Amino acid sequence: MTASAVDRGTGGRPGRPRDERIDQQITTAALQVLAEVGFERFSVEQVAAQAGVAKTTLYRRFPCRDDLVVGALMRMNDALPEPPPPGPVRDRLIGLLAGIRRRTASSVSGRVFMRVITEGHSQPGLAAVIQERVLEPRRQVLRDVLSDGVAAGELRAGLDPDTVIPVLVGPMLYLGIWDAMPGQGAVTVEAVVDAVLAGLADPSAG
Amino acid sequence: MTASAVDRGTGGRPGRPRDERIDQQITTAALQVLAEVGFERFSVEQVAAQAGVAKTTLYRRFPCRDDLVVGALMRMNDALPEPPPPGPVRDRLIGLLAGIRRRTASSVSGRVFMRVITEGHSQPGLAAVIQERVLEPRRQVLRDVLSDGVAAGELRAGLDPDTVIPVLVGPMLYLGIWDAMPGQGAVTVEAVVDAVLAGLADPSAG
DNA sequence: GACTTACGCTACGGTGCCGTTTCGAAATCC
DNA sequence: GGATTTCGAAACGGCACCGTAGCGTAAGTC
Repeated sequence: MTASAVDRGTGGRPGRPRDERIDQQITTAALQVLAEVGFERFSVEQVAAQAGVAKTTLYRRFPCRDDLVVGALMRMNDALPEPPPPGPVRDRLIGLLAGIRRRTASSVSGRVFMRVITEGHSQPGLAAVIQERVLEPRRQVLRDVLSDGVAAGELRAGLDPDTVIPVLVGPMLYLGIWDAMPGQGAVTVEAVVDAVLAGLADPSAG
Repeated sequence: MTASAVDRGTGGRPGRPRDERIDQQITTAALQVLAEVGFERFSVEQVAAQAGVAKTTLYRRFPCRDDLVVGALMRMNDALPEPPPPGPVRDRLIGLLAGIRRRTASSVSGRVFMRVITEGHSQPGLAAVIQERVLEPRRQVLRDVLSDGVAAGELRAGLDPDTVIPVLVGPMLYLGIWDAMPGQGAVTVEAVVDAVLAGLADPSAG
């Protein structure tokens, strides 16, 4: 684990100490820029301008552009997943997926995530950071809801979470994509959850 | 509908006629570059180099960078969806979705599509082109398979295609995302289709 | 106070790209 | 053959960006 930012501790060093608020201004601005313009057009100068900070100050913490990107992603912990309150599995799933759907399109971390999906192939390390710090916590919450549902007898006993998670989260991504595009009448999260719960097969058939 | 390329017909004009093979070389190279580096880093010079064409020749057909992008997308019709052969709905869905899953990751148009999703928000017109020329034909094939399944009594009578399509295609996008990222054991298309057909709810529950 | 470091400002060399221009050679119609 | 257009090659001005350096000032430690 290489530290992205240049650590300088606070161990009684001589000289003027670094302003910690500036650290936060930089990473916050970097995430905003990342969400706005994406990886490729991400520029150090734009981050510095948006943070109201001189480029020199920025380069003292992050030696190069990529380190700034990684450092910003490492601090992307603002949107922690909220566990849904107890209740019927249907309600819990709708609440959880609606949150995912909403955040994917509107929140900074959601848009950054979408950027990483398609633009982050060149540097796989960034995708790994996103996966660890953003995706895995949410997957765990969903897994808990599913196992609770199985324990309550509301869901099939043999459910495989690794299969169910794509079935539930995938449609949210799909719908999120069309939000930004014209046309395509809105499909509600409720309709998706009900369709997945009930299944497509005709129950009266073989 | 404004023509992206500068039309110049073939109506007995004086002078040397344009080489039509060069038109194709340019658009092919443009799509490759689009798939490789994405929208933002898409550069006219790289397209010219990859096509083996002088920049002058390129600018004679497409007056500016954006026109070149649109013109390339307009000619993106190489990967037409193949309708699955008759058979059980399960097999037809698996064949269709497996094709989507494979092409999304490997084909040029699939990767271009993923680029448009996240980077194309700035120019909504590009997303519209993709939607019309790539997505809608595939949606129609899927709709046909679903209605055939309903007619054959294999699927529920009241299925709403607008709800079912996200439920089926969404997981393919989700799985395609993780292909490019490390870890995450493979989930098969068959498992997803079976899960969606059967539904998550415990059939013995109220 | 002496020293060290942080910060803002400005400027620089280098690079890559856009869109244009110029030049010479080739292809086609009259 | 003459006019016209196309193509390749090369170069240009302009712009945005990267990463670095110099300078003056602020904020700490000894």
